[in-house]
Amino acid sequence: MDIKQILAAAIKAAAQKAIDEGAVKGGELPEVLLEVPPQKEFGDFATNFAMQSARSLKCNPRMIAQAIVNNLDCAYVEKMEIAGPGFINFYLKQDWMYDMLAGIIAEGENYGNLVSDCKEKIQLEYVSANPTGPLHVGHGRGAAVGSALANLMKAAGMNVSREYYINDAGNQINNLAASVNARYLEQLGQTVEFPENGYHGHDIIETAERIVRIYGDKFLNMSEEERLQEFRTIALKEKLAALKEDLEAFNVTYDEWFSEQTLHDAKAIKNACDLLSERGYLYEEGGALWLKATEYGDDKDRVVIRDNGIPTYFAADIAYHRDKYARGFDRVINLWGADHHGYIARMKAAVGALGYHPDQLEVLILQMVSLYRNGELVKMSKRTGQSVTLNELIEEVGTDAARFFFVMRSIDSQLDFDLTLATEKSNENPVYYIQYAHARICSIMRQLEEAGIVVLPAAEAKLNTLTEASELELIKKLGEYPEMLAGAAKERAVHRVAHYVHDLAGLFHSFYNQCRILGVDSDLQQARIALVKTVGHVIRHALGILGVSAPERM
RNA sequence: GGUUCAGUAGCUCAGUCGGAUAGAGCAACGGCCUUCUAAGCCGUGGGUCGGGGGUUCGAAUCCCUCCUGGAUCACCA
Repeated sequence: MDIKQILAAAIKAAAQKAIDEGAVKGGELPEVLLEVPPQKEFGDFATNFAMQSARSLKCNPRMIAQAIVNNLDCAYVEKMEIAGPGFINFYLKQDWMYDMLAGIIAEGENYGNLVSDCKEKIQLEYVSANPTGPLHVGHGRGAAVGSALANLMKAAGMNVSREYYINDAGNQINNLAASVNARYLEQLGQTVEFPENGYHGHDIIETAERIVRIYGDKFLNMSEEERLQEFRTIALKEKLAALKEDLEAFNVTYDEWFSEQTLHDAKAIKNACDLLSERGYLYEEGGALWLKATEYGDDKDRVVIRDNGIPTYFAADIAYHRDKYARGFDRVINLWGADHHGYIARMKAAVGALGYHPDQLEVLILQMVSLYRNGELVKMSKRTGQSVTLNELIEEVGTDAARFFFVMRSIDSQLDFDLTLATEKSNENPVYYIQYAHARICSIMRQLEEAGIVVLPAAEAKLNTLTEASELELIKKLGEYPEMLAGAAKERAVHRVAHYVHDLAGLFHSFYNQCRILGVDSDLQQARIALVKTVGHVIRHALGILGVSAPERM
């Protein structure tokens, strides 16, 4: 029972009636779009339907608008006006807001959990950082956005599974083992040359220290090959555990941790290549096997098996994506950093060559994060180990603030994260503004209880006692929540949730300063309690999607 | 050079399907605590929507072109 649907149906019926009665010529009718006008003098809702249908009806927009106004029948409409080139402005009886709020209250804690007509089984993959070192700030943005997007799409009623792809095979793991090996030998007093592509991070030294502490010089007498194999296993296990721990501390969880190594073990890469070959998308040149990626619009063809017989990372990724679809996902969404954007075309080509539709792969590109400290750019580099880790960020600004900052902007925008500002001025952080609104609501509820005021069931509240402008604004904003969620989920735009809940908190603070709850007439008091409890629920729900806590006191 | 993201108030950014007078936070300035948390509220100022063309009843939004900044163009992962 959505007011926009009711109005839209009435408009369409009025237009049809006008056509049937010959007031305007017939033709295809466009979809009715209703919006909240920029100014309240233009009514509660407005539509450009008359302008949109002018072409197909071959008629002056204002004439169509007039015909609709003449024929429209809707109990909520108090009056209508035709404005400008053909807008129809609707002024509604105030009842519509009370009915809407009553509907929201009736949904209770379920408000904001939508039913979607999207039946797709969707997989969302995010972060998937190499298990070779700690997560840094850039991963943090991916983690916050990815997990929030999964929450958002679930709230919108979509079937989403969250996945982390563990790159536990390939050169970078050899480098990890070699790096640990070098640090291990250093610990035991040997002078060694650090591997060229090794990881210089302090975490590698710590890993080596732990190995010495637990195993002593046990690995010293082995062949280098054996020792590297041992360190490979130990380091991988440790790095993976650390990754999971860091992500959990950041409110990021997964349904599936998928190991690349299992693809190698199961010969999945060879099988995928065989399939591509059967389908005629592979050819040999210069001793290597190439995928005809250009047939699906990529700039050039891509190597899948090197001339030395070792598959490329891309080959493993092809097998991985084949596995995703084999597991029954209709749509696969990958959240990648901007540095991977050049990889999209070849991955889509691979999906096509495997026999799926390239559109079944949706790649979201997340722009880079630049970190500033004391006004200076902090360079992030795994090689030198100078990066600021996600853990350090959480320690400095907290999970709530960090997540909110990451999520409040469009993924298309680069993010300048000023650590100094975030720590020094954390009180001015927008996340506190929202959390404060929630804490205030909880505080009111506590004081009502202390004062011995019985809170009646919200369904019994006389909502039409809510007549202050700030109350009506709040009700309208609450009503927009489901539509906002559905739109944000469809567009994969988590930042809209952040903006919405910030706006809602602002309207609440304004209300709070204008309207009291303690010490007012009982009917009004109960109605305001019902309103405020609903606001609290929506703030909690929206912050939950963003992975930000909603404290009961601050 | 190709691909791609961005360019909107002093700063950081929203702006949904092309709609009416362009939005918020921060910063600046002026008010509001004896009443539910002042981490708050109310008010004021601030704009060549990067430039130029085009499409149309109407463009920050769509098309073309140019300028500026970031990312990326491997038999690395």
